[in-house]
Amino acid sequence: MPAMARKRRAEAAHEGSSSADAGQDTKKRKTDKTEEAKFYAVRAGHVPGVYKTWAECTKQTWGFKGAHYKKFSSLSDAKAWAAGKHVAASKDTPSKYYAVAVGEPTGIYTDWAEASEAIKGTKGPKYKKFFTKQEAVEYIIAHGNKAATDALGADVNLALKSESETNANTEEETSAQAKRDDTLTHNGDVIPIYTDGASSSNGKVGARAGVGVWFGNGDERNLSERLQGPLQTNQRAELTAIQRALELAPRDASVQIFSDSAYSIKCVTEWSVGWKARGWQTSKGESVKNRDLVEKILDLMADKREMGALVMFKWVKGHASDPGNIAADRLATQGAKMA
Amino acid sequence: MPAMARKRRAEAAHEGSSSADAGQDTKKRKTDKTEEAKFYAVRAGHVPGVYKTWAECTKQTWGFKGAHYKKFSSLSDAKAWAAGKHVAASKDTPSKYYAVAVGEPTGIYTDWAEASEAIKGTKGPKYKKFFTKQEAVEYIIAHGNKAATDALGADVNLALKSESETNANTEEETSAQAKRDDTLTHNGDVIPIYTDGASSSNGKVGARAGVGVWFGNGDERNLSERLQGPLQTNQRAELTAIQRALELAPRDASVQIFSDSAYSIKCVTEWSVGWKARGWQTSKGESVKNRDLVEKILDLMADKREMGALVMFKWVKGHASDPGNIAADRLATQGAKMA
RNA sequence: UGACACCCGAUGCC
DNA sequence: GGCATCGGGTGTCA
Repeated sequence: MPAMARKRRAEAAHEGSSSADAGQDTKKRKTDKTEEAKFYAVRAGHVPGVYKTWAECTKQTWGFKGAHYKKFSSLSDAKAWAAGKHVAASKDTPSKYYAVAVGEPTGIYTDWAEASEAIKGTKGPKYKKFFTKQEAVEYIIAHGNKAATDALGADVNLALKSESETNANTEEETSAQAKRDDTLTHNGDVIPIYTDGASSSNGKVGARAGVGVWFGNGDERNLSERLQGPLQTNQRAELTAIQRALELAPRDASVQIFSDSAYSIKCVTEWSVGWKARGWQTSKGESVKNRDLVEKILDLMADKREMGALVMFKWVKGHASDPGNIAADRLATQGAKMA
Repeated sequence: MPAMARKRRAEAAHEGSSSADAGQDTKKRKTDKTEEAKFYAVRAGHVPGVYKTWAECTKQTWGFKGAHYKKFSSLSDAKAWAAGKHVAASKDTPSKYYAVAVGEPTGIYTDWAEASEAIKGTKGPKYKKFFTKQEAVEYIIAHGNKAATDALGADVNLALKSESETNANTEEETSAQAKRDDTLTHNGDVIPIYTDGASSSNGKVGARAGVGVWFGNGDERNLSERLQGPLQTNQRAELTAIQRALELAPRDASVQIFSDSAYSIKCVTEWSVGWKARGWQTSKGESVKNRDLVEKILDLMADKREMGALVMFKWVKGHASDPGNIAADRLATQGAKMA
């Protein structure tokens, strides 16, 4: 998740500056080893607590909406932070949210001291206090740039989720909704579907891939599932998402599938013709990967064609501020953490 | 990891010699994903456990005094062994060795099914069963041609050793021997050297080629240089790397050169005999390219032979998880960037 | 026809 | 930095 990574980096930079010197000094004095001690305090995650490795911390925070964690060089500090915030975060909802849409770093703060730190030195900062996190998120989406939106990570969920149940009467909300509708509006009866795949630790041993299909807000066909099978790769996840999209839509309905995977789209729209001609050999003579999924999709496309329905693909840039892509991404990410 | 190396060599020989089979093999691997599973159990190392790649295994055992590790094709076996249990080593420590000195491909097999496959269709095959690998090696050296001996790769070391240290049949010793064979912690007789060539924009106008030679970590003879001359091609870079390796090693030392360039190895081990006979004409009557480099290498090899030293070549798959190949690759890439 | 390299490019997933 | 994947291409030989 680039967005998460960005946010993580921002937090680390932000919080790391305050007490780094003192901590290092202390540690250097008492320890002979040169390596810096690390403690990852997870205050909001699957299992809040203190972890010693980044891997464990990641496991506790990956895909967790609103995950909150921080690195310390002192165990006691980490414990205190995790414990202290834990109480506040888990039961008491903060009463104030400071949205910093333009600043360094952008994000949502619950403490004015931190928020003011983030806008200090920024020319033309944009920030505002809200009483709900959702409003703060929406403010950042409306007034911040793409990076600021991306930095929200899973929090964008709040804005998407509430779309249907919110009376969008402010200017910002209205225009945002209009933009979304514009993106999704299509000539007549073509169903727009967003697909995405995710694969944590892609290419490594414990990779877990997830599939996301998004038809629209609150649509019952929206899908979030774990990729089946032993090959947990990003490509298989992306292809499978497209497969599911075709399966979920009515057989006789034309669809337009939005995917950020150029690989997947080209597999089923251009490359497959050459592959068939060469007996599923790649241009370099190697056997085509993920042939099973490609063939399934081709079958589904042929079926639709017979029904008189069209299947269109549109590539969308990943991690742009495309709401549909973000929604599908979120579904895929959540699917990856399923059993 | 003796089994791994042996297996890889067998596959390489297989693919290199019989094109039809090689293609099928590839296809099969691709389709039903029956590729041999590998698990590296580390019983004594920095972090004991089971690892999936040789690179990870190396990381856990490198520099660890008394490191103890072993390769398995079954995860459960690997886990059991890592946990200290004695695993019935059926396929990991073979009790029989089938030497195929004349066949297609030649080599040492531990399974009669494979061995019989290698001699099927070959007129006048030469093969024999042994109870030690060393005997099998000696048989091939005695009854096979040069190519067959070369195909033995590092296993020729077994024959170079004195008869006294035979029967290295326990798991521990097999492991240790594997390390000697494959990670080139040589037994003093043969210096293992990795070579590689790089050529950015190969075949285009502004191509820049580099040469890499790797003797070992921190070895002062490691070389990274820009390819000299106006012809900046990958092939010249690969050949030059071999040339440099021979120049850098002591004149009277036997060496084993690991290269991923089948072209280079065949140039100096098989094709050159025909070229000499035809007056350096290719089989199609064209003049042989890179003759200057090939002749230089042949001269260096002849010189070593006169000194009583052996020069052996072993092909290694490029971009695989071979640490030596990766190291040489980096040196070559670096060299290509030089002035 | 085959084989092994050496690249150039593209999009994701980390 | 790496993997997942594909498309173009040259360097060279049998």
